Order: sequence, then C-alpha cells, then structure tokens
Amino acid sequence: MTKNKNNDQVKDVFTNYLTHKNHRKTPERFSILNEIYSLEEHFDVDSLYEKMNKKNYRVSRATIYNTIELLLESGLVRKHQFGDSFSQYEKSYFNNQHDHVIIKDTGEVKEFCDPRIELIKKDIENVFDIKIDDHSLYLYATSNKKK
Amino acid sequence: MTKNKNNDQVKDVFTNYLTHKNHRKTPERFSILNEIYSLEEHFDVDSLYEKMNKKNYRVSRATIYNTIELLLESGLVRKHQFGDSFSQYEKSYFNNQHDHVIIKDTGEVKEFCDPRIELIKKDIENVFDIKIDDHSLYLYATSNKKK
DNA sequence: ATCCCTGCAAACGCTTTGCACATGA
DNA sequence: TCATGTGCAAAGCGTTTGCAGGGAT
Repeated sequence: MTKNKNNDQVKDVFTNYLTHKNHRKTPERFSILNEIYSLEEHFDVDSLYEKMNKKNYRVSRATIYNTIELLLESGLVRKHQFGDSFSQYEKSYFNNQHDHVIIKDTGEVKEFCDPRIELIKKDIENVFDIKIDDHSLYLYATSNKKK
Repeated sequence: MTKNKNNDQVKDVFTNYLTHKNHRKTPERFSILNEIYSLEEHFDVDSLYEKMNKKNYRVSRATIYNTIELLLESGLVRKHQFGDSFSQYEKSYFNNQHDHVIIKDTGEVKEFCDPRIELIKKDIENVFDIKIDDHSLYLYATSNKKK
C-alpha cells in the first residue's frame, strides 16, 4: 500500500515534469521509470536493458538513455561514476541524499550520510562566492576482514 | 634552483619505482614525466600527446597511457574524472592532497582543502571496519557573478 | 495530420590491444 | 641476446546520433 502510493507519487512527479516540458507521455518512459523504481540497488543501462527485455517490456538502449536523461533532469534519478568505465544510476525520490564507500576488493558499495559534508559545502560557497548545486563523494576502501 | 632540485627528486622517485618493479628506464618514460611536471594545470592524454609532439618529444598515445599507469602506481600522478567522458590527471608530488570545485558555467576548476574530510574518513573507517585508501570529492557549482 | 519518440545500427571518442620492430639490461 | 617497451592501427566498449517508421496529441 505504502509502496503503491509511493509509486503513484513518483509517477505524478514525472507526469508533471513531462507536461511542463511539453514532452510526450509515452508508455516506454513510464515503464522505464517503473522498472527503475522496482530496483533497490544501483544499476547501469545495460543491465536495465537486459532486465526489461527479459520480461514484459521491450525497449531500446537509445530510449533508456534518452529517458534517463529526463529522469535526471526531473530529479527522479541520480547518476554515479564509481570509477568504472560506465555510469551507474539509482532512484532518488524517497531516498535521502547520501554518499558511497566502494570496497575495492569485493566491489561492494556501501552508503553513508555525514552532515559535515553540507557544512563544508556552505563554507566553500562563501569562500569562492558560488552556489554549489551538487557534489559527489566516493571513498575507496579495502576491508579489514581478509587480513 | 628549487625547481631543478624538485625535478631531480621526482625523477629519483620514478627511477626507484622502475628499478624496484624491474621496469625499464626508457627515454619516453622520463620525457613524459618531465612534461607532466612542467604543467601547472590538469591535463588529459590527448592534450599531452599534442603538446609533446609539437615540441621536442615524439611519443605515441599508447606509451602515454602506459606511462601514466606507472606514474599513478608510483604516486607521482593523480587521476580525475570531472564528469566529462575522458580522464584528467595532475602531478601529485610536492602537491598537497586537495579536492575540486567545478564551476559548471565556465568549466573552471578550483581547488580546496578541508580537514573535515579526513575526520569523516576516519569515522567511516570505524563504522564499517574498513581501511580507506583514497577518496574523490567534487563540488559542482555555478558562479554567483553572472546574476 | 503533425512532429516528437522509438528502434536499429552505424558512428563516436576515449582507451586498450595486437603485432612487428626497436632497445634497455 | 632477448624479454620488455614502443608506435601504429585496429579493436573495444559505453554512449550518442541519424534515419525511417510509429504513435501521442
């Protein structure tokens, strides 16, 4: 129930965005949005493509790239570059801003949230007289376990 | 004077690294090191390639990629992904660890250093029982001037 | 009926790789 | 000598683009 209500709300956000931008409300766009919001982990375009084509929806990579662009612009998806050659994404609505630790030996990605980041951003805004819209912070680590 | 002494020291670091790793001390490797340490700004492989081939040294892109790999491993160069599709690099010896602000409307990159980052890293190490080897932090901003 | 969107495949751009030749050790 | 390094061009690979057909409005 909460889940469905959340999904409705996300869909509304996207619908509003498309309306305001005079973009068409195509079934592909909504099925991509749906699929992304059914995922709990980070994903890349290719795995999303595989996943969608194995099940109900048939979409092209081009349309996925295109739609993700719109989702980024509407704030429904965040983009990450964890250090591989490809981009990864994650849903961002109902999902607090957070940063990532990449455990290099296992490939695992952990999330954390530290208020000091926002303090740093505020200070840097003042130092350089700029407006900081966004940031990306990745910590690269090795686990102590394997020692 | 100080400059030459510094360059010698950098050269020594690289020489020692190559010796320990049983890699050959080729003229190409040292001319690439030299060129990189003569630059004050961030650079990408292609601009380095252009710059070197316009002057004294003739090296291939393959050799530049190969050598930068060694320089990364020996800690003489740092790699950055500012959000473009290509990688940028900078010399790192005699150059404090710092982070970057990317001013999106001008493409300018500013550097800063904030001690709170290290505090965050220490805390996260304890939280997850990991060893953090490295981090990357980019702040994306727009300048207040143009308003 | 428009004209934007989609799917397909080709093009792109940075990076890596394969191979023949050159060279440091 | 001979394994490693270099240069060149081709291949890789994620992403973008061009174009013809299809569907939202």
